[in-house]
Amino acid sequence: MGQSKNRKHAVTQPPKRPLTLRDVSEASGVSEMTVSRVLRNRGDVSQTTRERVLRAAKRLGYVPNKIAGALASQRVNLVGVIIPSLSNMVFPDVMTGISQVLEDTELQPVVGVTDYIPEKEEKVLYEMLSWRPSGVIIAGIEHSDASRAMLEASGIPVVEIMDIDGQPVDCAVGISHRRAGRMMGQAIAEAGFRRIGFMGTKMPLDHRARKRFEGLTGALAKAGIEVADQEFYSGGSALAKGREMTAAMLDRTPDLDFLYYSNDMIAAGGLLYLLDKGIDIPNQIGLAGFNGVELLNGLPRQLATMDACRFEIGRKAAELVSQRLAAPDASIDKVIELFPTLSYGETLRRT
Amino acid sequence: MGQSKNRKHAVTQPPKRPLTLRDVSEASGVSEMTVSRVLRNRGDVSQTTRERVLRAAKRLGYVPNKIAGALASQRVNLVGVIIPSLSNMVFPDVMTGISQVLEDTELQPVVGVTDYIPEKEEKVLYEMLSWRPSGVIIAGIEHSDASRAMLEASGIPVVEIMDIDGQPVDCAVGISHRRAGRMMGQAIAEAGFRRIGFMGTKMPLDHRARKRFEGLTGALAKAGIEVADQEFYSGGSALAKGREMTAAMLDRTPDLDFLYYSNDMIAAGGLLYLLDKGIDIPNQIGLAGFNGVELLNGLPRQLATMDACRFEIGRKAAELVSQRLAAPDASIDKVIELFPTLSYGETLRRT
DNA sequence: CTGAAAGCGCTAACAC
DNA sequence: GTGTTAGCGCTTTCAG
Repeated sequence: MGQSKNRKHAVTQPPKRPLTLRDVSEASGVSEMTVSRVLRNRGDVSQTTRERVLRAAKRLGYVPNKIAGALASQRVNLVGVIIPSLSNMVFPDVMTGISQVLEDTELQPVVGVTDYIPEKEEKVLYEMLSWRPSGVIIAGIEHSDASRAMLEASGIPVVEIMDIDGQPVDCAVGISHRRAGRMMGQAIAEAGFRRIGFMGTKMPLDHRARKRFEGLTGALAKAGIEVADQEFYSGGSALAKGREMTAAMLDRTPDLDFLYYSNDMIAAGGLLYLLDKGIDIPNQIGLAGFNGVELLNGLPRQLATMDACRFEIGRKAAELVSQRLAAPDASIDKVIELFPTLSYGETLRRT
Repeated sequence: MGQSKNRKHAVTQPPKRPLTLRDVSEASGVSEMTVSRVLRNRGDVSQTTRERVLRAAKRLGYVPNKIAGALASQRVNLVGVIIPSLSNMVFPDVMTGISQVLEDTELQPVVGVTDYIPEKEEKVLYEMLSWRPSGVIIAGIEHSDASRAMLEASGIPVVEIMDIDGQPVDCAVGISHRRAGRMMGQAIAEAGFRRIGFMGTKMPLDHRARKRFEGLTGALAKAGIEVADQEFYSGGSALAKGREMTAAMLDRTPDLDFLYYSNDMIAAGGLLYLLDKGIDIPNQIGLAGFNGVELLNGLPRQLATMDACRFEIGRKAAELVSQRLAAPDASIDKVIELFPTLSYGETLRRT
């Protein structure tokens, strides 16, 4: 950690009053109302006055006050986006999808982060709603009663994203994580693996990882296979955790022939570890992760994974909000299920 | 990409009018003003009425309207945070630092993303300032004239972060990327490397990477060394890019004995590539990256890197904003320089 | 095409 | 302790 070296200087703020419409009005000799019209490109204003106003506004450096505007117009062009984490590799993609769509509209995303903590979700949601956004996009389909109540009472479009295994407050876009787990389980069984180990995040925090695990065990059970060993982690560098957990698990249960990880990052750690050990992948041990993160493209072996449609989920969610705002009474799809694709890569099919 | 299966349902919104203070006032039989006081924990209110109000508010599900509150009180407890990217591995850390500090205050961070595009920075800044935030934290120390003008005119605390090689609008917290590059150059020269290759992002977009490069070449020049080859990329999976660029560069300039990468992710790609090729690291080729990302802990070799003090920068920036808000006239440090530490890892010192 | 009046929902400042 | 009055800076609405 760096220490700090300081250069002392007195810094005093010029006690400037922020400019108002009135200032522009006076500077341009045009009524406030007309100035407002020019600045919003609304109604008909003669070319002459328009230019006069624009020039005055620019010269003064006027920046409109959205607080006042929003209060007067009863419209706030913000969409609250509530997600568990930013350092996740998955939500930046969702955000990109959302931003891309909203860029063509008046709407702007504002993000809140919950760290997977329900209490924090409640708080963030409350703060968000108190700004009276036009819509909310929120990750996950399980929320506290209080959160659901707030969302319902808000009277604005609410899109729950990522997961569709449950009952949405309003509407939902995502994949079925249960189904995703099942697909992976089937693929593993079909490939002939029999001794499966599972590694993932501590479940209570992450409903989607839990559902994938449930889907996996269900599908394996049908093939007469039980998960032979499992381990959960929280916090820390995922890549390093993947290594550690893999080492520990193989130490404990040496006869495993397949390892399923709840995310690609720990899977990558596991892969690197096994490669170091000189293990033959996938003939000796097969591997799979989840998410389809771009990172994987640079790994020594193409890792089996499943794309979570993150980007598409972001786009669709933003489209939904924007559509519902444009046509509040239109009939829409309450639940939009996206279907992830399974990439076998080089670690799931024996050669 | 998943296609979508849809369940049609008519979803109509109950045409609810959002609740106001007046509703709570009527429901509790207490004046609006007193309700307001209770909800903000301000002034003296008797225990009896306080409870009555709270009960009514909770029963109705009242969520205060911050738009109106902000307009009336002329205070907006938001701090605008403007950064180039979220998918970067570096800014989430900065955000964490900021959030941690702001959590103990009334202030809340609101982020805007510029994608390293000056025009977008201007737009984001304009939008941000139109909400009249209490302060701004903005990445980088180079901004367009228009952006600087807006920041100066805003009359609020502005903290420029990450980089201190330049003249801040108001104050700055960061490291000297020039110095960081220089340190790395010295270390490389001292370790006895002589044929240096550089790989990084396209410079015009990333001032900090450019400054590190300048520092590097300067230090190497003093040791009589020139950068023997260099290559720049933009976009794509950084890990894969690191592989590709490394392959291409060694193909072109096979006698390189050291590779310096402008970020850890491409460095990691290069490392994996070289290891695949069976190259002896660091005796045949040495390596270094930049950032000190956690990811590195799981790599097969501990990569040489330099910590950019991201977390600490976030903390300090938030503290600065919060302090200046508390004591606007206090004399403060205009520039706070943090000092990155160089980790030699296992790729920079020959054995 | 332009302007005047009336609030949006809340809080500061002052009475009681 | 509690209530009253007047705005915050803008937009809506309606008149010219």
